[in-house]
Amino acid sequence: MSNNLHIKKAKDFLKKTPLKLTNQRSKLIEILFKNGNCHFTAEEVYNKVEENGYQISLATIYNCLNQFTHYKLLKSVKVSNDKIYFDTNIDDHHHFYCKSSDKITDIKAEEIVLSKIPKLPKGKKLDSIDIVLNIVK
Amino acid sequence: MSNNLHIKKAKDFLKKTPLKLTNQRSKLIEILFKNGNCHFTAEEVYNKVEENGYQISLATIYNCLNQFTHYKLLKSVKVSNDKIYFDTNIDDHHHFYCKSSDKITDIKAEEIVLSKIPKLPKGKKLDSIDIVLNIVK
DNA sequence: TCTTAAATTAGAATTATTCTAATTTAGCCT
DNA sequence: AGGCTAAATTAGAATAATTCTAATTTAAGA
Repeated sequence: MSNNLHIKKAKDFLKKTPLKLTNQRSKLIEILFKNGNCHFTAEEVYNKVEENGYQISLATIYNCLNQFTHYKLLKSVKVSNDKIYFDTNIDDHHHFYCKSSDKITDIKAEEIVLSKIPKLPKGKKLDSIDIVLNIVK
Repeated sequence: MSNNLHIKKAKDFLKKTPLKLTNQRSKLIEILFKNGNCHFTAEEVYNKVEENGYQISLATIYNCLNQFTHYKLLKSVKVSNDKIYFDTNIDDHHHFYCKSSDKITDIKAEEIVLSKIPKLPKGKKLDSIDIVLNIVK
């Protein structure tokens, strides 16, 4: 599996952060980046871990997903009320969210053009812009 | 308090839904709409309820906020933290979210112009667009 | 006024996530 | 290569936000 380019890239990325490349993190990266861009909840990652016969505790999964997000190997996406999704696509992009199916899909950055944005409150700077197009059947 | 126009409007709005205008809902509307547009978590509403010497259970507050949202008397706002905010401004608009202070502020609809959006997945229709400008100190 | 479906409630349950404190390990330093 | 140490992992408890349950109360239409 680790001949997969996304996985290789993610592991190389991790080596440039202060995080140690532990066995668990290595396995998590393989699961997360196996199929290109994807959106996962912590629980879904945990299930995949079990499916693969690995043993990684849920606490570690949360820790790692949060650290990966902090070091920008993942993005976190909030669309529905209850859970956080982690997104393996870290390019600037946006999302469709279909409430009917509870599914997220990527929208490439260039497919949305913001031709006007408001001036920011004084003393604040822009960190990022999240755009969600809520769709229904 | 119920001479306040926002409150009056909200109560009239509620009367057009199948929801009964109970004492608790009436008090909640007074609290929510007293100061014009505002963003509340359920817990914050609960605190205001207590401050005012009313007795409304947290379960009722959650029920009502969710029903109000369902009937579009409120909007729910998702930003990248763990709670749900309820927004008394139901006009089309967007939000600043400041992670440093965990505060939400409104952006009027006309202050953001989307000059291009992607074509929707087939069979789906657009429900709404959420835009959050994440700002930091 | 009576009736009844809807609303309210306290408290338990659930869900998502984080914390704690004991154990293990990656990877730098000889 | 082997030892050292801070970082990582873990099970399980704790927390936080929210929903559920089932008994009681109430709004408002007939």
